[in-house]
Amino acid sequence: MIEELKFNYGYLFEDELLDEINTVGVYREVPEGSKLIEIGDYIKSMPLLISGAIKIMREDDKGDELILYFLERGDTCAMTLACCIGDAKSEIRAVAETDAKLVMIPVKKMNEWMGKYKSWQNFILTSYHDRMTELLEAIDTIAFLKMDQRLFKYLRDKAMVNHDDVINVTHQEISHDMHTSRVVISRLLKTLELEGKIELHRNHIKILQL
Amino acid sequence: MIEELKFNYGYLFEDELLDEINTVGVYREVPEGSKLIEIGDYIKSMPLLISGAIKIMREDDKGDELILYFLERGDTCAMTLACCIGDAKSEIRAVAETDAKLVMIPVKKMNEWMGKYKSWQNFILTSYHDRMTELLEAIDTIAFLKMDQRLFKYLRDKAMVNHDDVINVTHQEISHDMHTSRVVISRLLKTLELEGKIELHRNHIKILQL
DNA sequence: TTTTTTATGTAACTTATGTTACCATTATTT
DNA sequence: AAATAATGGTAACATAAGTTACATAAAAAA
Repeated sequence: MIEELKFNYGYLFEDELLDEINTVGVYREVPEGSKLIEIGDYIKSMPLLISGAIKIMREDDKGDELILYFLERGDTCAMTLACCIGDAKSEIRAVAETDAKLVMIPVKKMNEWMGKYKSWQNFILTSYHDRMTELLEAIDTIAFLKMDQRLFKYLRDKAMVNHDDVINVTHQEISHDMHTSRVVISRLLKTLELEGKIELHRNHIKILQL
Repeated sequence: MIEELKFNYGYLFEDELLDEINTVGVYREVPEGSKLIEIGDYIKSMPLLISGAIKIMREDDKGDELILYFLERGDTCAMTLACCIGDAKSEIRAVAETDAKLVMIPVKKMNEWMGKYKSWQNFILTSYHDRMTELLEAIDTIAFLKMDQRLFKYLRDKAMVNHDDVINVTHQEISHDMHTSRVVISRLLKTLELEGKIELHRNHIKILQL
């Protein structure tokens, strides 16, 4: 594990901290689609993402869902941090967007390192900042963009984290992520296709303008 | 200042830290409506709210605005934290919702205390968590609620932070905060009045169901 | 192969929200 | 007092998005 850790976090953490992570961290590989965190879960460890991407979703009491953002290599889940510290329940759901590798850090160590390693403290605070920025971007998207623009942004973001201009997804799945209906998505996708921005196929979409 | 500090933060911080805050913090009183932080500002100090309320707004490149949440006594602005640490520009605007008293902490001390006082470290992390939760609530509001429900929530929240069931605001101001048009707000307000939830008057609205 | 399920396309309609226009009332300025 | 600006009410219409219904095609299952 130490090699992959160094590759992804070496520029952030000193060797001593990397060693500690290597010792206490639990390495995990998860397949695409697996649920990492569910709303209401108590979080006992914090994930560091080594490879792959994670989709972060919000859900209200009525079961309405909405994608917030994607996490990528080198990211961590700030909500998890918050939950660890506050001993609170998760407010979000985390699903593996692709096959992913991660290292789970126990809460206990997380707190210990806050005092011990300046670089860790910095990492945690920076993570908070990054996730906060992403939440604000999510707000911009739903508050200021029309559905067709949101849709195109969704497709591009998805292509980005998958490192592929062809995304494997059905209209139904998109509508679920974007909290709207399948018919609306089909309609808008068709318009985007006519505008020459995408190519529609069964079960996959090719993004032409990245 | 030390008395007000103790009253609001005494349960959080040890005496030694309170003394430090009292020494290096700059006490400020700001009138209702004054702008504390503008989008794009570099932040050099962090505000601790002693009394009053602060309205946090988001704005996109086209000048579209949207209220995110209110801060109250005992709160601090997590975006500020993030900006201080990352040396980044503010992503939000902060406007005094009421007359307010605050203590400004220089960035330098903020960082120093992170290592020195466990209670401060905890406060910062908890603040992040709280603000994150509020951002998520803001997302729920705009993503999952219809305009009439959003409006009523806005009115109630506003009544809450002002500690008054009569709020002094014009339809135009509401539409601005909620990123919609005045006509839409007038229409929905009239409906809420017919439903017996509010009472409309020129320049103020009385909330009947708090 | 035949049947069933899943994915997509599209029309027709409803509803929520946004826009324009105009009027009446109240407050402010001249 | 007269003129002007700010505020709020409301009609009429435009548009975006949500809903229902149904058809077709591809994939999966029987």
